[in-house]
Amino acid sequence: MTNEDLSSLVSYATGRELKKGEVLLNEGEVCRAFYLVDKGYLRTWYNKNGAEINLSFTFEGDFISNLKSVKSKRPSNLIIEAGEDTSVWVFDLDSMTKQPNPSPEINIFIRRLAIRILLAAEEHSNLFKIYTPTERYRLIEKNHPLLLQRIPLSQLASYLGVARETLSRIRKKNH
Amino acid sequence: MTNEDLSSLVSYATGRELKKGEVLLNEGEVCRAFYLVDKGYLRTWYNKNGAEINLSFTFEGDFISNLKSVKSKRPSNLIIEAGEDTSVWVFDLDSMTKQPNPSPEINIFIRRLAIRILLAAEEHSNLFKIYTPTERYRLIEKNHPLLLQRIPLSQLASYLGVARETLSRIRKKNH
DNA sequence: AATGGCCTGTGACCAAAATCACAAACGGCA
DNA sequence: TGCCGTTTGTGATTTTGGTCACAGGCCATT
Repeated sequence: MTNEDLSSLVSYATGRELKKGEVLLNEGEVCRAFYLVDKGYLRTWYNKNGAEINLSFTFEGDFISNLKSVKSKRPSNLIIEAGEDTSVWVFDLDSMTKQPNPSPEINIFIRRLAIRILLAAEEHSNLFKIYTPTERYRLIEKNHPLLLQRIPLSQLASYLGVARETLSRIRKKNH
Repeated sequence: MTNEDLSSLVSYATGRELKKGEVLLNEGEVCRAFYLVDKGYLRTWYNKNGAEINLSFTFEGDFISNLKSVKSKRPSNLIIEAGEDTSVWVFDLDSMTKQPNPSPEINIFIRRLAIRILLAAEEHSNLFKIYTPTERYRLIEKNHPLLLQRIPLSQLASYLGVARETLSRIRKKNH
């Protein structure tokens, strides 16, 4: 990707600062953007009868979006919010795709982002199909230790698909 | 998409007939194509210590591929095979992307396919994070009844992440 | 109609995790 | 330092789903 392409991409981004707990994409809203985390982290979760189920955590240097909502132009059933005080770059998809002369690089950029976000989702989903809760915890410990350092146990629990108490017991056995 | 674009796409496709159980993409092979199902269905699974775990079923008019393998150019750990006698169109990605003047439409086509395949994977993965086995069955019943009609219970079980016996009992309760 | 192979149903039992209830630890802040 | 709210640990009990073993059904082939 050339410098001109890069700087034209940056021109579609606007910075935004969020306090811990502040919501970036709300349930019921149509998602129209990619978010690039600059500092802090974003938490993506689903509201199941009042209980929060965490689907992903996005740290510095990584992207997140709700592609399903973007693509279908339908309201999001996920919430994306700041897990700490967080600053993000918001890439507006409408202005990127609707501009008069979209460079092929922009299409390729979007394609790569989409694949990147979705492959991450797929990787996490395989955890559930292949491994038991204890095995899932061990894998996170090995491959994504950052999660264990920065995410409260109570939030990690739903991410791993277990009760808070079960995760506490798994962790205890580890020493 | 114009007619020329469409017919140029078709020119990258070759037809192939498969007997039930015949393998289209094998474990260890690098995936280089999209497959479009014309008749029958394809079953995508991976081998966990000798046990088959089904990840997706692809019916008439839908596409499947192993994008992770395509993108990384690394051997597939999934197997794609015919669940019935099946005929497919094979879209060769190398020849599509490496041709001298790739039209932007081809990039967009690939982008849409990729997103479509991955959104389906994501949807299925969310089933596991959010719902219990019984809820998963009910959702399949509601949103993808075709699966229940055409897929043997023993194969559906691993797709839903439960033991064969458990699925049999869930199904019984439903009446 | 009989055979054999495969697929599905079902009971008994077991193990793992959920749930409930409460105690302990921690962290900011007056 | 002491207080309060949040987060984590832990025991007792219940639920759920897995595992094992086997019976019955279905279907194709002879």
